[in-house]
Amino acid sequence: MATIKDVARRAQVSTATVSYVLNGTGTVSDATRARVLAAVAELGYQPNYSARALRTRSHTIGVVAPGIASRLADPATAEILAGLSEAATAAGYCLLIAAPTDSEAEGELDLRLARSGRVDGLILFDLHIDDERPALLTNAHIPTIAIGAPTNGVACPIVGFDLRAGAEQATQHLIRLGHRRIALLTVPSDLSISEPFYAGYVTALHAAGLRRDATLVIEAGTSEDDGVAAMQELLAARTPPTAVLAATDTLAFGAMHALRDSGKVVGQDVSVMGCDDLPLAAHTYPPLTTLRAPRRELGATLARHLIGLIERRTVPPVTLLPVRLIVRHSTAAPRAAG
Amino acid sequence: MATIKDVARRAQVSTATVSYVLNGTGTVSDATRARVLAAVAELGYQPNYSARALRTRSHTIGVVAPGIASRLADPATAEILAGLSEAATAAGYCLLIAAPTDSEAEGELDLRLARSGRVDGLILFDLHIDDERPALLTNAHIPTIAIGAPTNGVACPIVGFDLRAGAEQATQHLIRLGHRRIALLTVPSDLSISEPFYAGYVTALHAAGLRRDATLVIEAGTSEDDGVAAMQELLAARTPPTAVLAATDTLAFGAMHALRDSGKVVGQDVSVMGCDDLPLAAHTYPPLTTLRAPRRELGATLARHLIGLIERRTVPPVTLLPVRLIVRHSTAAPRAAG
DNA sequence: ATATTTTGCTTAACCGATTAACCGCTTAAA
DNA sequence: TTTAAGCGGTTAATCGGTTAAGCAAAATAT
Repeated sequence: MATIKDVARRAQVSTATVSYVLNGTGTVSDATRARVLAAVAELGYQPNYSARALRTRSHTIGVVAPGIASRLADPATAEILAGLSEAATAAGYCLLIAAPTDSEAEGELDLRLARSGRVDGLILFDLHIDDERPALLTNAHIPTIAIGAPTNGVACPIVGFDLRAGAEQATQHLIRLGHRRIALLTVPSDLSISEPFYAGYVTALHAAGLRRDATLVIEAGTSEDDGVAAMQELLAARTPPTAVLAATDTLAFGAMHALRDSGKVVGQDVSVMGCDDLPLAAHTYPPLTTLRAPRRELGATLARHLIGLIERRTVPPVTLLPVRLIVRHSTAAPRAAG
Repeated sequence: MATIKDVARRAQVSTATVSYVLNGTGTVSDATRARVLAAVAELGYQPNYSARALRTRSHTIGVVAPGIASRLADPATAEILAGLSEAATAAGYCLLIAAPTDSEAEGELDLRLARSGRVDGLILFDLHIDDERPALLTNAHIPTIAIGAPTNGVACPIVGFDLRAGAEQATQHLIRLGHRRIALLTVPSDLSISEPFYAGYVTALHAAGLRRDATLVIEAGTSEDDGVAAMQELLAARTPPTAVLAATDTLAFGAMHALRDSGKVVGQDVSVMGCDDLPLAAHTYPPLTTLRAPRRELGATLARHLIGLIERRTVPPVTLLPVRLIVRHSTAAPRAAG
């Protein structure tokens, strides 16, 4: 493989001049520049990445995600990665994916990748309440952006979806259809996105003069089975809800399953809403009314902000992307409208 | 950030000794080793990645996938990546994701990443018939593994699913249920996986003494809409099929949609099968009978083989992972049996 | 007792780029 | 006319590791 020395020799200049030409720095005459570029083309020269990174930066963005714990295998994550990868590449950065192992937890891996200079900054998925990673990394002066909701005093900038407004809009949609007993299926309360979703739900209820019924709010998990269990719990109550708002599409799929298994018709008997608009949401039976979260755009925004941080520009501490109501056929007026 | 020099100074040895201790090479006394390790711990020393990579290898595996063209956003891809990432990390490698742009096509980007030493080897997705990438990269002595089916004379090792056997098994399943008019929805014929799937279908038909009816074989695209269109075409025929085997779950979803839209009941009126077993396949209505492709395992195998190639071990030219029939409720005996 | 090998470590070259410092020459300013 | 500034390059230090070569002391073989 040709090195910068080979190019310099062929163009009859020093390696410094070659470097200046290739980086557009320094002052080089047109004639010399042409000779250098010709030599580069003739040799098919490609600057060595490691050598360059050793003196400058790695131009790499890190994502640490557990493969097994299904984070990486999640279709929603995939779309975020797609947006991230495109925006990063456009800015001259690449995306590095690493999986934590038994011997090296997520935070440690984050730290190692950054401190070894393998990445210039990190994107944090699955931000928890009291997550130690933002402070850990920010204290070590490692550029970091987290995906999630702004919980009190997170030590790094955050980009996420405006789930509060989204949940409010979704709840309003159900209220306008005539629903009064609207259940909420939330994700575990230690995930940062749990709180704003709940807040939006409550806001919409109050705005419509409805009171929150604690028995209608269920803290489910994140899997479809969790959605099934939560729905079964709701159905077992004396007065089951006429509508269910789930904090994720996956939970909504579970709820739909449970309803179908108990002989109810989703939409006609009980309305179900989700949040995410996964590709499959349009293809369930019936197609799911949900909130569309712009995941590609989230990825692109994450990339822009993180690169901004890396290149020492200021970035907003909190950026919330709007979600949009997508009405399909899993919601309808309650059967015995009353 | 502490460097190897700082560690050497603190442990009162040369940098070479520190390097030997950290890499387990050379001969170092226990006492010295202990001093070095203590210094490493006290300083929180982390070897610089770029410096190490400059002398050795990048220990990085590259994946070039277009974000927009949805490859990266595909849930099936996500699972392959998860397996890839885990196996790579376990072997001390990381995964680098880059997106081609308007100005740099996939093959060029592959080449640049490898020739600049940013990656040690590459995984090729979406292998086409007459794909130029395997030869391009292999001729440049770049370790490369492709995902797909073994087409004649591919220049690099291949790992994929045994779709031929899978399609045969799927077709047999439909035949055993009593179907005689079985349609096939294939992916575009320039994708390497198209041919073996077709071959398996034909083999099963012949083994059962059935003749292939060309009007029942439709070359669809890859999207769900393509599946819808293909199914509509089949339904418009004089004698529509009683069963449809789609080469991917996504096409099968489209077929199910088209059937529902035309008033048919999937399973009872027309059986539908897919291939992939996407997470959502279990959650459609009715749940889809399909072939389970072990995508995580594919990812892990890809990683192992590529790392083998990088570390100059021999790897098998073709590795096909078996797929497994998953019977759910989208297939049943034909209505008017016989 | 001497020769040979092994052990444990150091020295220094090297990987391939970037970049500060410098230098001779030309041109503009004082 | 003298001085300063600008141009177009070169030289060499540097980034932070790895590793071949070498060397003194200790262990083993003859």
